[in-house]
Formats: sequence, structure tokens, C-alpha cells
Amino acid sequence: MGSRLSLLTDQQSLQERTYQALRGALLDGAYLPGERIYEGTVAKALGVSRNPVREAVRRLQQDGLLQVRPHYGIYVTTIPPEEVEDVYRIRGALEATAAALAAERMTTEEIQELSLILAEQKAAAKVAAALPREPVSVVQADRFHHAIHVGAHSPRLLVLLEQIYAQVTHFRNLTLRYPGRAAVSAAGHADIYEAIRARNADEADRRMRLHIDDARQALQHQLDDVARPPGAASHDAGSQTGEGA
Amino acid sequence: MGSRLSLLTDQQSLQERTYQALRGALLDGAYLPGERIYEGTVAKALGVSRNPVREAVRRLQQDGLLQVRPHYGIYVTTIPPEEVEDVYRIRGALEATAAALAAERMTTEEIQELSLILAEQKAAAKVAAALPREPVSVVQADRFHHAIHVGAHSPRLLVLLEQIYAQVTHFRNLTLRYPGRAAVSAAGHADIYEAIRARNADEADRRMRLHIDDARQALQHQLDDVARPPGAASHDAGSQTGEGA
DNA sequence: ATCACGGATAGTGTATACATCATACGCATC
DNA sequence: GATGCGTATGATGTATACACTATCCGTGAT
Repeated sequence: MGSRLSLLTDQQSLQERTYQALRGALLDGAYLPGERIYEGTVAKALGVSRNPVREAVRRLQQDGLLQVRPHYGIYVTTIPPEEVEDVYRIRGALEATAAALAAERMTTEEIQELSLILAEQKAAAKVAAALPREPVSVVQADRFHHAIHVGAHSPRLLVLLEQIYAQVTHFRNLTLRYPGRAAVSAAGHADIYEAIRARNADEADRRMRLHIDDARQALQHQLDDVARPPGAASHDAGSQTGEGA
Repeated sequence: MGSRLSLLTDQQSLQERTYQALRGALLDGAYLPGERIYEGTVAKALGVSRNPVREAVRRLQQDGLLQVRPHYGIYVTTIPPEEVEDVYRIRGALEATAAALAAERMTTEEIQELSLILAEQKAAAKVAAALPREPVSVVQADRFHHAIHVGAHSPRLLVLLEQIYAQVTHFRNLTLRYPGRAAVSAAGHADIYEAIRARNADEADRRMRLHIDDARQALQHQLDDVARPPGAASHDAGSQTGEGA
């Protein structure tokens, strides 16, 4: 069976490459949440000893992507549905901070670049809306957000944002498949862009916060739909009559 | 030279204990920012092999407390003054989120406990103000904040807050030595407490944000003073011009 | 004197071997 | 048949040994 792992580049320490490989695999969803990972298996798949693997695992443990039970095993972190809200509250706070800093610090060139990304996304959303299945690329949304993250000019904040993103990647792939989501997302981005362009940090903060909260709600609806598909009743929660918030 | 390190409890993996020992030493300021750390030295001081040390270091690297230059060495992270603002913006965002969640989720018992902590701090601040040197304990302020962090009932947020706290510990020890700071801090806490008690999440968020921003300003003034002392003083906090913030 | 170059050194990077521990299974017992 | 205990198993935890590489420093040429 083709291993889910592979060492990408050469010219780095095995530990670093192992870290990247494992992290990439986790972000790609190659490992399922809750799945157990064996040091030896990973080591063999990558053709290295267990030592670099262990060090990489410790880093991923600290990233919150893996959970380690001493003397027993390593497990892929799962985010229970009731913690989704928490994660998005955190994400909202960090992204809002990034937006505020971006409004203060982005260069005119960066703002220019941001407007281009926004324009592309708008065009893409328009096309997507016409299609039956909305094959929306998370990539478009990502580019916009990432441009803001970088525009904040804060290495520390960037690191934290990458960590949070790593934790929610799995969910974000769902979110943007919500019908009509692409247009809503693009509209939110336009608002944020305007605030940044106007160098209005407080407003950028506020709008980003709303934008993320919006995404959170879309996601939670999505999760509800998955948990209780149209027909079968799931285990918990006395049936709530479908009312759209 | 009595080693700056010691393995605390038994009954855990050496890696875990090494992590705790190193982290504790870093938080206590036993290692100076920018100082180099040698795996072998740490291992010898703790009486373990280099392997657990390396794994602990990888975790601390991911925590942002250590920086690793491949094939060369490990260094204690330094926070350049110009990044202090960024760190406090991040801290403010996270703490505000914690306060908002606390307002929503704290039990009545936890709120009761919070009011006790606040009362103690007020009393302590009053005493401190009367003393010539204000030996203010960061501990008092910490208890209040920590109670809110726990009251947010979000394990994930708690972890992030601990990480941020670890990064700013060194600075926070300075901040609260600022003259008249204890009283200001206590007043801010009282405001926050009221918002939480009233279950007003938005207000708790706002007030916490202001509170942290306040601390940031105090710290930056403090740093300015240190950088450019009135009459060329020594390294540690000697002369303090008594002016209330 | 300054700069370029190459070996010496010390510390990090990796592999291997062994120790330790949590779990699971089988057996005896109630 | 259900329950509790002891051993077997396999993975993790740790130590040791060796390989590699970035830096430092002495040497020589310009």
C-alpha cells in the first residue's frame, strides 16, 4: 500500500522533514481523527530511525495536532463538535487582531495585492454560483486571509494563526461547500478590504470578527446536517424542528 | 555552580520531567534571553541521556521558548522591544475571548470565588500603596486572570493562554513594579468582574481588552525608562520616581 | 596587515540496542 | 457464566555509540 507519507525535499534534517511530512499528511486528512499512529510504522515508511520521528511527534503534540498517551500511544487529535465554537472564537480573535494590525501596517503594495485577490475571488464566486455543485476552492478564501496575516507584519501572530488553521483545516474544507457560501464569503471580504484600505483598524477588527463568526455558524449548520441527514434521526438531541437562524 | 535545573517529581517520563524542568527554569528567568543551551549540559545536569532532552527541547521550540539553529545550537528566545506590542495585542485578544466565555459559562461558585480573589487583591493593593517599595505580587493579579481562564471552560484556549503567558512572564514581572500599578490593576479587575457577574460577555471582552492594553502601556513606559535611565542607574530596579500612572 | 583557506574541535543529528510499561489474553477461581 | 489475576506481547521510553557539520582558529599568500 502506498504510504501516506513521503519526505519531500532533501537538504534538511530528517527530523524536520519528518515533521513536515507528518504535518502535511495530517492537514491533508490522510490520517483520520482519533486514529492511532505508531512510531515504528512511520519510521519504516520514511526510511528513518524512530528518533527523528519521536522528535517530530513531540512538536506536533505541542501544535495540538497529536495527542500522546505516555507508554501507550499516539493519536490524531479530534475536535469534538462542542469545541468547534471555542476554536472559532479563538480563530476570530486572532484573525481580527491580524486585520487590525494589517490596517495599520500593510504597505500600499500589499493593499494593492489584496484588492487583486479580492477581485479574483469575486469572479470565481460568480462562476461558482452558476454551477450546479459550487466546486468552491478554499484556496481563494485562503489567499485573502493569508495576505492579511502576512500584512499584519507580526511573525508571532503568523505562527499562532498557522497553528489554529492547522487545527481547523478539516472543518474548513466542509464550510465552503455550504450552498451560496462563496458569495457570502466574498462579500465579507470586500467589507474587510474596505476597512483596511481606509486604515480603519477598529473597523477591520470588527468586520473580521463578524466574518469568522459567520463562517462558524455556517460550519455548525453543516455539522448538524451531517449528524442528522434528511431521513434518519441520530442519537442525541430531541428532534429540533428545522428553523433557520 | 548549583545547577539551574532539577527534576521535580518522580513517576513520570524523563522527557516530561525534563520539559517541565526546563520550562520552569526559563519562566523563572534562570536562563537569560539569547543565552545558548547545550543538550549535553542539560542532560548531565539532570542525570539523563540526551534523548529526553532533545524531545523536551523540540516541545519548547514549538512553544516559542527556545529557538533551534540546525546543526548549531539552541538559544533562549528573546522578544525584541518592537515586538512587545504585538505580543500584548495577541494576549489582549485571547484574554478578552476568555473573559467573554467566562461571562457566559462560569458557574455561580466560580464567580463567587472570583469575587473573593478580587477582594484579596484590593486589600493587598491598599497595603502595598502604603509601603515605600510596593512589593506587589504578580501572584495576586495572576490568580484573578487564571480564574477567568479556567472559567472560560475551554481547554484549547487555556493552552494558548499558558503559551502566551510563558512568553511574557519575563516582562510581566517588570510591569507590576510600576508605581501605583497595583491599584490601577485592581480597579480594572473590578470592572471586569462586574461585567462577568452581570453575564455581559461583550462588556467583559471590551474591558479585558482595555485592561491588557493598559498593562501594555505601563510596560512600554517601563521599558523606556530602563532603556534610558534618568541618571544612568544599574541594571536592576533602583530608583523609582514616584509618579502614579 | 588583511584575507582566504583548510584542518581541528565540539556539539548536534541519527541509528541501534536494551529497558520499561500498558494492555490483552488465558487460566483458575468463585 | 462472570470475575480477578498472572503472564505474554508489543509498543513506547531511554541509553549508548557513531556520523556529520558548522564554527573556530592557525597558517599561508597577497
